[in-house]
Amino acid sequence: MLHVDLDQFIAAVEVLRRPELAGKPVIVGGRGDPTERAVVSTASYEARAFGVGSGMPLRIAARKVPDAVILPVDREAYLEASDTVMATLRAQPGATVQVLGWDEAFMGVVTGNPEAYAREVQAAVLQRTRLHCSVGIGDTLLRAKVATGFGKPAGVFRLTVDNWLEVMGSLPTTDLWGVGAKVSARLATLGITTVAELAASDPQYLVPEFGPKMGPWYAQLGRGDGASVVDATPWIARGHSRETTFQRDLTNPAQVDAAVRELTAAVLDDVLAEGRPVIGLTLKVRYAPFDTTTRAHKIPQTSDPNEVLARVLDLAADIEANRPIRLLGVRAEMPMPDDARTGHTPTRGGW
DNA sequence: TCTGGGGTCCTAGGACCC
DNA sequence: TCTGGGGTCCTAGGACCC
Repeated sequence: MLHVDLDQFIAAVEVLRRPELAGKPVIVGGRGDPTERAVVSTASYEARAFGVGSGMPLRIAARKVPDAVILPVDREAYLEASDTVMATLRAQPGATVQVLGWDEAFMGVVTGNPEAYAREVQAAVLQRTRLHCSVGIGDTLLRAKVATGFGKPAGVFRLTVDNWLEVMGSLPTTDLWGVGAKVSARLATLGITTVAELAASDPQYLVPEFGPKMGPWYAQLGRGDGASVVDATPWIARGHSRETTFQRDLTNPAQVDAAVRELTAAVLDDVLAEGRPVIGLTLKVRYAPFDTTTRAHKIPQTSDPNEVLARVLDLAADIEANRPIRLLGVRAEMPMPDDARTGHTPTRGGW
């Protein structure tokens, strides 16, 4: 299978409609105002050369690159570009397409020459959208996904059981999809720092530290093994949420109440637009500077907005009035059909 | 230096039941 | 007096991804 990933997608879309930005350090994040609380969504390669990356506070990014062009996030524009890209992928001969996000997808395809097929995909996407992408080829979803990173920018790379350890073996475990800083640190306490060491580890050895599912799962990641079926059935959301970081911390209970109502209304819009009821609610509160709590409860299935609001306000009654609040979030859970495909990012369980 | 917003899934522990 | 063993459901919190 193939994994297709657009290069610096958001920045590239911005450059397309503003050609004079080509070759310049472009940073997209928040409302485009580096004095606000916001983070970088995407930086162009020119900006990345200064050490700017996704998730970095916009304020810091602006300091690192004084000449940067900083733009606001324009979701509609990226979604439109994304739709065109995905339609192009689906139009490729014999392709099954599983979308993973705005800018990436798996493609299941039977071909005797995957590199040639990959080049055709790249040409089609470029011709249709003027966007460049990289393509990974693999014998599992994980290997294809990881391979893409070696193809960037605008290249093709193949990773299979035959060259996995040769290519990945000496790299740190964080280079695996699904292993982050926390897990790699815990692996290190077990004497495992490289992909090769993880691949060679006994799955049962990892169980005491990570549990019966995640332990063997990490060992499998190290080997590059896993599912190899691209699933094109439509993804169904398990829930919807809204959260807001306030530019100035809230200290007034009336402000908090208003914000909770607004977030709930927005979440309900998303849920009801799908014609589905609510079965659970979660309220998230981040007290300044960074102390986050969540409160959750199941509720009897309902589609009544007033009922949902009343339940959220129940949860909100626990908010501590004497502490400044930096963030509020509301999440609604929806019932799932038994055969639904979930796992927007299939890093857990699903494959 | 100061940390968005939208998601998914796993685990631990408590409550409750037989 | 001491307190099994299995199961399910729920909440809170954590980790990771784009």
